[in-house]
Amino acid sequence: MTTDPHLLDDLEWRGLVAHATDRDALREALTADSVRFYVGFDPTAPSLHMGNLVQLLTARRLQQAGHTPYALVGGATGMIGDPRDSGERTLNSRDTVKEWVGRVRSQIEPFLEFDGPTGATMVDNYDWTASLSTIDFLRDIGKHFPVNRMLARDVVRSRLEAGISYTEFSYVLLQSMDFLNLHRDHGVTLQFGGSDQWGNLTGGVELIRRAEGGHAHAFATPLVTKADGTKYGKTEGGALWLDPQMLSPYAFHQFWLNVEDEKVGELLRIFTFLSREEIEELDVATAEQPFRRAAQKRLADEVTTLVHGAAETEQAKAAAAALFGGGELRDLDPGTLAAALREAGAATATVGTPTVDLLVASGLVKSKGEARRTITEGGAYLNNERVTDVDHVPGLEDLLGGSWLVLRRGKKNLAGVEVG
RNA sequence: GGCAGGUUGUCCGAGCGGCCAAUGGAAACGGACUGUAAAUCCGUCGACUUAUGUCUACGCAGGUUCGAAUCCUGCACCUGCCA
Repeated sequence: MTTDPHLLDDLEWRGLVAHATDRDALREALTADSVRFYVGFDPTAPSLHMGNLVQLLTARRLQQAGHTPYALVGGATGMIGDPRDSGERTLNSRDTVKEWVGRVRSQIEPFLEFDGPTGATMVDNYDWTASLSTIDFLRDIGKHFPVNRMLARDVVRSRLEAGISYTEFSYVLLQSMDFLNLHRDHGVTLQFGGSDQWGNLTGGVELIRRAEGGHAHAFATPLVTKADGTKYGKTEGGALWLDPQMLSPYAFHQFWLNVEDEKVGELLRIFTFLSREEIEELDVATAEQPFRRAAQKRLADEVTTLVHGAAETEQAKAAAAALFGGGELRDLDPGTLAAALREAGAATATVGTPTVDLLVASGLVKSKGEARRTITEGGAYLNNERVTDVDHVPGLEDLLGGSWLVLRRGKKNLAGVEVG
């Protein structure tokens, strides 16, 4: 088996290595032989999101470089939940976790190759924790974890004032045990994860050393943030989900298209498989002709294709071109328009419904009051024309292609309404 | 276990019997300017209605009062000090 000797250099160039255990040892391990590595995904939601995508793509990079992936879904850890600064989590029911495990699993699969000499293996930590007795757990695992060290961890320390349950406090033991088990049973010697997982990653490395004198590696990918340091997805209506039911490919594509100039280079490195040369050319393009947004366009196309496929990407682009194209909406082919609006999100209504209610029905605003306010502020558009009258009611002559209305709030929020 | 303080809108944080849907900041949203960017400036920012109206909200449940986020009682949770 040949492994790519430049893997770590490439990962570092892409900014994917925020922390790592002994880099020289890691480099040596990755060049010497095909390494079995693992990355875990906890089912804390019905879909994976942008943060998980970093891990999925990183796993793919490693596999392409000749290493063997173990993708872990946290059927057990998902029942517990890792501690976070915002406070104690609400436990999800067994059934919920079970369902989410299935969803997460099928979202992971397309990103890895399951056949061949470095074929991936899917594992679920519920398999080795479900039957574990408390006494065994405390003797075999717990004994290796000094509480004073656990208390020193940032997440734990930040929670000491507000309170943290024993359950969440113990999370690190479970994840560390996963690494130990995969190390013992499958010869896995590397784990990576998001930088918020750093404590859990090193916990596993240390457990392997303490429990059996083994040597393992770990590295953490950076937390992807906006230019101002805040989290992505935290804003407009939720996370950047990978599930097309939860976030349309159109909206997904739009997200990447709207990325700030400052960030686009960084995101191209993390989220695409473009070569160093291609990315550096795009960096130059952004610096010299920012208004063309060549980098953003390429980023949106690449990432949407990775997640949703080429066909969906084309549809998203066609929809955006139709709606943002600047051309007359009336000149559009009705079929194209209808497809674009369905892609952007469409509601149905009956003839004679006031614009205010249409805005609410389309989901562009949350209440009638807000709809009126938006109109008063000059932020509401019907078929690309500003609506100024709060009592406006669209007539038959406003229908495009016989049954469609294009509503817009502000510059970028579009929705279609099919009138019937 | 005892004593003291706290719990306000998405978040932080004022208010301490009527003038409070509740000061201020942040976030968010809209407009101007742009490149479907950032920054900046202006505006909006509980719901229903569009009237000088109604309802819901200041930890939870009661009470005092013409009237309470503001006072009283009980409960829950949090913080600090003492055991």
